[in-house]
Amino acid sequence: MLPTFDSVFSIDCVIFGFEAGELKILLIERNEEPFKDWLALPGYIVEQDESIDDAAERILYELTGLRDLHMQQFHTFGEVNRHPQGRVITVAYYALIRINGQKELRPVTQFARKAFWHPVNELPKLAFDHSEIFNTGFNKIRRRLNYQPIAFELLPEKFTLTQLQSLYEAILNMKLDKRNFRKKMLSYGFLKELDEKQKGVSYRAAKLYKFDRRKYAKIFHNDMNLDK
Amino acid sequence: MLPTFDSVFSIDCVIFGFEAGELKILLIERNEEPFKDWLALPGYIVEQDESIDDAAERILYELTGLRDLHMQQFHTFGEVNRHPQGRVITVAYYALIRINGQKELRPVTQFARKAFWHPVNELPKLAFDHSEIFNTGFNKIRRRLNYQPIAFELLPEKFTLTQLQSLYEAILNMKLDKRNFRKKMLSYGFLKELDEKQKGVSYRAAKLYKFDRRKYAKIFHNDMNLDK
DNA sequence: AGATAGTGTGTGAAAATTACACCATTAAAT
DNA sequence: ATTTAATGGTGTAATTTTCACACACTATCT
Repeated sequence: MLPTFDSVFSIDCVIFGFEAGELKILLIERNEEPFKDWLALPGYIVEQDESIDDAAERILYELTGLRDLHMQQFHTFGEVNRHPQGRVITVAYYALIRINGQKELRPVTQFARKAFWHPVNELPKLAFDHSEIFNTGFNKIRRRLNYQPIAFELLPEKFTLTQLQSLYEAILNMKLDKRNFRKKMLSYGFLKELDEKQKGVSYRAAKLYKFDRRKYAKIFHNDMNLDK
Repeated sequence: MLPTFDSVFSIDCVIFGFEAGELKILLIERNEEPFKDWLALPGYIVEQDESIDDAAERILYELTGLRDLHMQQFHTFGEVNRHPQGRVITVAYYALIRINGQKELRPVTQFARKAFWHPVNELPKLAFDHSEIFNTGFNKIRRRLNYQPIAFELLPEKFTLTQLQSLYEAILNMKLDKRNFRKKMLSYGFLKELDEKQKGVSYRAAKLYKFDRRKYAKIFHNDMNLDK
């Protein structure tokens, strides 16, 4: 039979959102020791009878009220002393989501006092090794931006090219040339130009586009998940 | 306090080597149930007081006698029923090594009957979900080949450009153009041409080259480990 | 009518990628 | 000494991709 240890698995989630031209992540305020009152990534312990992928979804839901994100594992942290109370190995996941003013963030367990969006710049110190986890995750999506349809999960269904560009700039942390960016994006052929325009802006309204997931998959003929 | 579960962590290793123009991986023959007598990736259980990175090194050593490889985590497998006797979550690592006829592979535990190199083509069915683990790892290094100095860990210290090319071809599973390949490799500037030539071949001896790790790091100005 | 703020567009230079074929050198066999 | 077998080593032109760069247009607000 298998030996038994007092080892614990957990999941930690780095959830990216994009709002007001800024890239943000989801943090919770902890309501339990250790690190009570600290800010942390949403994370909790994996149950016996659920896969880690399932656990990631459940835990995120319980801590933030968010459901049905497409979560992707990116690294496992297994230093001996990363948790002050015992051995905890954690599998880190990221997900990307459109921040939607409507959707309220409300933890369904007492473990988190609240959940909220925080800009990725000027992040405060986080509980445990969560700052390191965040950095690792941020590097990961930065790299994947080039070969995974990451950006479109962060934008509303209909978006302008300028919004898309400013998202790229936020993730890559660099300015891009407008003409070259548009040329390249459009040349891929997976953006569908709509007959609609932006509304409610006090300047010339921009055309709206949609991401065509099927064309993307055909073009890159991967299953959009090739990197596992 | 932390809850206690009968959960077990393990490590599984996909160790690549290159010999006689063929890419190979290291397998063991299991000497214990479950899957007794099956072929499997080297893998075993993580102890309480060691980090997963340390565990990976230790376990590989115990099962194969190999030491001091540079092991890199690539994915964690956490399906509920991946192990028939209980819940086992496994963190998979890969490493690359020069196969060296001299170095004998000898397990230092009874758990593995023997360890040996097997070509990555025509792999037999492996124990547990190890076939899936292998595939995931192979895809990973295939992708990383372009931005990590993976190839040079598989070759002897001094190598010819033809050897380097045939390694690329083995990993990418495609033919490459000789002139373009050489031009490109040399243009990077991290290959150092030696004054030596190949010996003992019955045809024109090729120049030998060395990989210059420092120049590589300077050129790509990453710490060679950016992908974590 | 003018100010404001962001939209939308093209061209040329430079760099990188691709396709492609033949002679040179060596050791072994005759 | 000659031949053979096997691999080493090299250049050029066409194409594609990347990069740098600036101005006129449109809608709204005052």
